[in-house]
Amino acid sequence: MEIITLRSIAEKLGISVSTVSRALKNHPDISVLTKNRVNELATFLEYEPNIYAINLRSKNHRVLGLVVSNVSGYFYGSFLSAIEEECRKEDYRLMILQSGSDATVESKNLSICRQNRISGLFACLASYKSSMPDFDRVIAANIPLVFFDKVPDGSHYNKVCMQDEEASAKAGNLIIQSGRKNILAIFGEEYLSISKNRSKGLDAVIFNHPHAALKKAFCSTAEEAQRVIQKCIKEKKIPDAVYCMSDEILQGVMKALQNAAIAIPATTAVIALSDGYLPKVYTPEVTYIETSGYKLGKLAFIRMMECIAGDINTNTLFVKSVLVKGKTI
Amino acid sequence: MEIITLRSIAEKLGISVSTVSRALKNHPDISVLTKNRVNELATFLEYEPNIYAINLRSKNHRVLGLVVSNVSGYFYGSFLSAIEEECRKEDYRLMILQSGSDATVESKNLSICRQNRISGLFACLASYKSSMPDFDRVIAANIPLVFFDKVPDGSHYNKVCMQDEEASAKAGNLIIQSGRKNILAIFGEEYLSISKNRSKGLDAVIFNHPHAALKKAFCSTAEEAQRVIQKCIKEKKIPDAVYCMSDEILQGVMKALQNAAIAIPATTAVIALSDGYLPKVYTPEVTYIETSGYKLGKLAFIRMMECIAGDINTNTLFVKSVLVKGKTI
DNA sequence: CCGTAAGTTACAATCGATTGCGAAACTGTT
DNA sequence: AACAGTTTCGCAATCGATTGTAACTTACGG
Repeated sequence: MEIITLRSIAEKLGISVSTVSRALKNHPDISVLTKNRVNELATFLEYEPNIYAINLRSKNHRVLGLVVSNVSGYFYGSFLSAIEEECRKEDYRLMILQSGSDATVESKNLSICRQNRISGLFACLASYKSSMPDFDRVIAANIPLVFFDKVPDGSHYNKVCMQDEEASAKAGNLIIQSGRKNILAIFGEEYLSISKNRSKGLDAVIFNHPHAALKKAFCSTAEEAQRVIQKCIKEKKIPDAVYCMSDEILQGVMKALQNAAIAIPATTAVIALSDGYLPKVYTPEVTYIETSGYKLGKLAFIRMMECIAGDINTNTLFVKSVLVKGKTI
Repeated sequence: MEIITLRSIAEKLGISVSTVSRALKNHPDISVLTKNRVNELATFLEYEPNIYAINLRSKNHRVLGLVVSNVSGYFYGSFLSAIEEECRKEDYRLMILQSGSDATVESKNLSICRQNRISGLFACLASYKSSMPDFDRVIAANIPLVFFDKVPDGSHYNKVCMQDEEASAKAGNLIIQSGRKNILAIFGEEYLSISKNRSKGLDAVIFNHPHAALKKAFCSTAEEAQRVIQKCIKEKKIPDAVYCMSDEILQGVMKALQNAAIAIPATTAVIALSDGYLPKVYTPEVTYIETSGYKLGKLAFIRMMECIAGDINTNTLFVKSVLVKGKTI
């Protein structure tokens, strides 16, 4: 099929390309008669402007980038969902680049972002191996950069995060209020600042209640978490409350508890930090502190618009967490 | 920061733009000396070619589109994952457009695809309201189109699908072999061809075993599926086997069964068609027929490459399904 | 000393949309 | 009829990379 361009329309009508362009943009210089003729033909031929030609001229390409390890999870999925909604409203395109927790791929993805001259970038560190110079290069190219969820240290970056300490503290308070005393808390990998923060928030609460004992474990997979619980059961040191930092950990914990037919919450209470999908899958439904990817996305987008509008400061914004009551505590 | 272009490099070196271009492309016309000077400066200045300028000339933009309702689920996530891997290998970009099951948004997304002159499109119907003329317009624009998962009827489209009938039949056979006789099968929305096919596959098996009774229900949400089971329980007509066409349905079914403390599989067996994440969450782990989004993605990509290479036929390809044994039957 | 060939590099057009500026064409007034 | 003023439209340049072709330089043989 012939590709329709301004020129092909102009030739068919026997007028110049510039007249066609102005007619389509409803420019006052063009007579109503000409405008009608142009618009009719353009509609008939299903003219679509060549976006590459437009972008070549204009500089502001209205494309935002999203660099993330994997969007297939529920948390990133809902973050993505929020960003998408806003992009549609504000007429931005979104370019999603997954790095699969591979720092090399991440680096290449950042290069693609620069090549595409994107208007802004949302990013989440792929791993502790992530190369900050690559991100700095994005900033040097005048591309606003907003980190979310897994964010780097340092105050010279824009970040949007969950109120990790506060969320963990909420969970801790709930456990204390329920009268539980032998608490097991399972976190993700220890080096992650998210693990540190969540751990800190829990510490702060338990510290004020010396009659409660807190044991900690750090796991990177559901299986590890499962083994931690299995070990407790074997040693007959079953905690009366388990705190799970993430969905993955929750999955391992529930598997172990349910396999051992431990009554929830009668024997052991369970509380998690989660975006909300997995807790509702279980019976009984798990009580959780909501870490909403959706809200985080909305916040990140707002910050991005500020940056694009010219705000050159860097700061860190937080999303508050909400307790969602289930039946496991 | 100044944006580096071929011209700015050329001016700095006092040579022409075309020489710089050829030097960077290692063209034999350019002397080694010049090549070295150009390459050094380009590297130093971190030159990145303007992709819009390249695409404006070249026609083949090496961008593939993915139009889907939502990538946040596990199935589409793993489909996406497969496509992404291949894109990276073959040096294609991927443009993901989510329509959130909204036909209007889907239509707009297809328009964006045409505007961006993508090299090919993977699509999955958003709903029964999906506008086929919009898709036909993509085809008319010479853009190869490969449908997956939720595909339209008709032989004039390229499609990659699960072997739905066969997968369902496998599940049916397993139920029969286990000696269960009161079977409840819950499918998705009735108008979907995927529901029809899966239903057909099950019928074929049960038909050969007249001593087994098959009841069917069609649900569009987990809650509906849950209510179906609850109603059975209320009426004391608890099936001894439940077939679940999808993860959503499985979720509702499990919630109802576990809430009522019905022994699985002692009283009621459960079998599902799933990509595999959710079945493993439950205790006991659910037996399922694997409908791998990952494999589907790989197959779709292969077909896409054929189309881009010039194959103008349309056909339907299938991915075989695999039984993954859990403990619910 | 000039012509030829090989080796280098520059010019200019191209892709498609946009836009400042200038040039027609037309209206109306004296 | 002449001129000012207005409406309508076209020319040409621009964005950045690519590439066919022309042009230039150098070396060397006759």
